[in-house]
Amino acid sequence: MLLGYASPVASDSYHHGNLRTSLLEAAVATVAERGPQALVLRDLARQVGVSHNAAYRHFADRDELVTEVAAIAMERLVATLHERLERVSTDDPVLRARQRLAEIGRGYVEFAVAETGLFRLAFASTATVATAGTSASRDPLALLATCLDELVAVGFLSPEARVDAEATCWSGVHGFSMLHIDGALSSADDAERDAALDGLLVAIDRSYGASTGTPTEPGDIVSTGKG
Amino acid sequence: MLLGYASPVASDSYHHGNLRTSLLEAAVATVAERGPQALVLRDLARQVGVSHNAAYRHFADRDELVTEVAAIAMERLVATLHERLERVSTDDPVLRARQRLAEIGRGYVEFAVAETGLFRLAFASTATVATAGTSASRDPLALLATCLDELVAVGFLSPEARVDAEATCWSGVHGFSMLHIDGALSSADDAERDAALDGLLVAIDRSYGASTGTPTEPGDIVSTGKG
DNA sequence: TCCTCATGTTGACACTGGCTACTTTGGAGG
DNA sequence: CCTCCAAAGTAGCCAGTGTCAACATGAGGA
Repeated sequence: MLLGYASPVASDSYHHGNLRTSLLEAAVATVAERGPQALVLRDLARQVGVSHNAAYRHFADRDELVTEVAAIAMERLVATLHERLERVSTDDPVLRARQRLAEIGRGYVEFAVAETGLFRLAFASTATVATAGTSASRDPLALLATCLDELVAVGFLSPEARVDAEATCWSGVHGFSMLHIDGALSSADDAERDAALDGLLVAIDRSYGASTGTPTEPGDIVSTGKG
Repeated sequence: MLLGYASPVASDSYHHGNLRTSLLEAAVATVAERGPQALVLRDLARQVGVSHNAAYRHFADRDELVTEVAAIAMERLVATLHERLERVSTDDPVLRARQRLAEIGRGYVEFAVAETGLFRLAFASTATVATAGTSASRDPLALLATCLDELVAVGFLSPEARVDAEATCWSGVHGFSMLHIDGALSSADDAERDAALDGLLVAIDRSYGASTGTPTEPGDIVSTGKG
């Protein structure tokens, strides 16, 4: 789907005609279902119905394929974040900025929970990803920065508190995601998780409001994009 | 060190006499240096100077050993947190409670950065750890809960905000740790990291103060246990 | 029509790493 | 002193997995 192709030529002839894309698709599916460590070249070949090591005509080695899959994973994360951002419909500029920050957080956690394998891969070795998908890998951070800038622009977040806000917000939702997919808090059901996430987002909102002395109410933020 | 043993008997005879403990020690060292995936039975045996598979006299399989190492890792984390908590010397009850929460956060990140491998293992598969080291694995959470209860008791944190506070605080420091050891934010040097961590802790402190309308200053928290 | 070469196939190699049999050693109890 | 058995050793199986080398195929251009 996200790879944007349509089975172009011969599909069962000697020459697959679309192997590279098919391999990536199978890889994405595998990672999504069984995690990054399940990414085995021979398995991919089997899934696509091709001999083992046919992949070597399209990827120098396993790493190259993994890197590309990681880039795709990052793209999907960014896409999820964008979708969430567009759900905010309020006109009030302050409320809008606050809700957009909350939505980006919900999108992040939503992706982590729904696409655990891809999420893990995307952050497994940023060294690798950063080398290849430089622009894509920084997009989540850029998106977050935009939201935070908006909060400053509307006077909700103070410039001093703005300084470390990226790290703070990102840490919050990233840690929340990891603890919920990796154990520790993974015993929570969906409702508990959503409630706890609201708690986190409200805490951040309250903190940033307090940085400029702006009073906040949980209801300002938790009623929006539910579901 | 933490294993609390002292090479008891013969050390180079046919019977090692201390293999189990030695293996665990080597395993901890290996994980600390090269990460959880470097935990290979044959390597451990080599390090200890014993034949491969001698380990099977003391551990049913690899998983059992890994689980025990994970438990040790968790113990060390808890020990680090305790050390940090005891650094707080203020008498003012409110300030004390606030600083204790901040210190527990610093301890968490300190451990993650200093003992990256052990930190990863401790949280790699809590399912495994939770089965064996039930009490130990919950200690970090219990410690955090105690600090938060103190904050409520002294009137700094509101009971409503207390509800999801464990998840919020833990998420913050856990995510901060992961992003710094795993890439994404790992390019930051020590000074940058410390500054960003202060930013996170101040944000949490400000949020919780705001929950009861208590004004806060960054200086209340950032001057304490530096280093 | 025929050649070429990108694309796939077959087969094997190297290596890792968990695990199993079976054997050997030597400390401790009788 | 002798015997037993926990503890360690030796040897090797086996499955998985990345990778290389040599060969096969067939679509498209000359």
